[in-house]
Amino acid sequence: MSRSARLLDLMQMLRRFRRPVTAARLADELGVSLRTVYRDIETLTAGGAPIEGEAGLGYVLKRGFMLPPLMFGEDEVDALILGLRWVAGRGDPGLERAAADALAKITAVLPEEVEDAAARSGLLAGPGGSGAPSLAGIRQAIRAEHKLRLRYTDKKGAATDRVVWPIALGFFEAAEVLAAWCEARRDFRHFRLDRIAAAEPSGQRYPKRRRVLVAEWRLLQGIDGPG
Amino acid sequence: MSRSARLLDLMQMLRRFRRPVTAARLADELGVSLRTVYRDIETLTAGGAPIEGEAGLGYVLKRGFMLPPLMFGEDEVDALILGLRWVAGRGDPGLERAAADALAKITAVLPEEVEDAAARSGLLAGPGGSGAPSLAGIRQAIRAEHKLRLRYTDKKGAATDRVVWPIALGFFEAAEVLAAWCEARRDFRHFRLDRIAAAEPSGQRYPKRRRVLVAEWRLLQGIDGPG
DNA sequence: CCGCTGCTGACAGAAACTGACACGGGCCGG
DNA sequence: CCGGCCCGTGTCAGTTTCTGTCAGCAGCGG
Repeated sequence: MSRSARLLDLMQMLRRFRRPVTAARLADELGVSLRTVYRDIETLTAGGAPIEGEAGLGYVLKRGFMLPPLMFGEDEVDALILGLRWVAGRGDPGLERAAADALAKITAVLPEEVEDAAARSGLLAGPGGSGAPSLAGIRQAIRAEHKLRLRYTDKKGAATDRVVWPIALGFFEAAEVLAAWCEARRDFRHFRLDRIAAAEPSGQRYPKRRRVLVAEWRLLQGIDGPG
Repeated sequence: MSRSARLLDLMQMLRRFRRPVTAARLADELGVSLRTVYRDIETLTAGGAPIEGEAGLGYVLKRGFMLPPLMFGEDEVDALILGLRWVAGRGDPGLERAAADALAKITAVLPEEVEDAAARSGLLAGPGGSGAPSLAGIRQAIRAEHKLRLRYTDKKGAATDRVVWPIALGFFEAAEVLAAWCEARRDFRHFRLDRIAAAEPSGQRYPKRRRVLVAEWRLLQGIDGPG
């Protein structure tokens, strides 16, 4: 067994054991000496693996998984990047952060051309994407139950200004959509994110609870029913 | 420079050159002998790298990119898997295929526990997911402009049967939603995918063009406007 | 103190790697 | 036919890396 294969095996074993595992146990399973296990652990930690060792206890992998070298085609890399961008903008906060971190790790090892090709594939606007306003800002307004001032460009190119109460983000037909109560129209409306030229937080709370608005909107959409 | 680092450099160089590059050129840049380059190429191809070499021409990397060993936390792996699942169900056909392929590669090297955790994270129903009906089947019905018979369970658990004309798939508030014209209600309705117990293709075309229905639906939603 | 463990250095021997050299073969042009 | 441009492979002496053994140190708990 080559050393590199053994290092991967070692990682898998650490992953497998939920409790600390002694170097002796690892050495036994790998068929090498204790000294070699210490060296291997040293090599892995030098390469970034989060392994903790305590005398009298053994080794434990803090958490995580080391992906071995994998070959991906260009379109597969595209899919990876796009999927992560999507999660980075929409998961729960922990998952968003994780997606951003994973994306950073992958792009750090990509040549620039590969990353550029992914950026050009137009399926999704990523978080920093296509001139659309900050998704994070919109999500923050939804969370804070704050009004937003939108500068919106409709299908024909005409620009209007709106004050809206944003309640939900969604995605339909390859377009990202903000569901909101529109003060001008006194009704719910949906705004395509790619047509929002600007979204300024007003700092004002909207006068109804978001929860209530969402329930009304759902009733109207027939989402929970559908009635 | 360690050998493993040099192998990665070699991959990057092959990636960089759009045309065939000679072993002599590679040897020069890496500062090793020609013989060593041949050995390195042998090692890489043995490990699955799609490198082609022709006497009189040089080496060319068929396509693709080899990701070096990367360390991901559990949540990062979750984000990877979820993102790929999402793209696998929604991109253009080529990208869907690529996402499925990438997903297969990653899950092939994951211990089962890691994959299971990702499957349980309930943000998205993957293509083969959560007892939800086949997304592909629903998408096919949309493309073919065919009616679907739905068995639907509402919020309270009551089951109803519907014949609908599916027009679009979307995502709101962590729920995947099918937009469709409902024959029973003679109006547009939205059905959460996770509440669709069954979706049988009727084999019948719905009587209006999907394009027209989508335009009406958009008008109602105020998506293209808005109003 | 003892036992259980991680940890590190030193060293002889083993294993892997390297460069130089030689040779084989395909393709192309003079 | 020959030579040049390449990829490709084997051999061997020298170099580098790795391994196991041994010795010693340290933390922790009984």
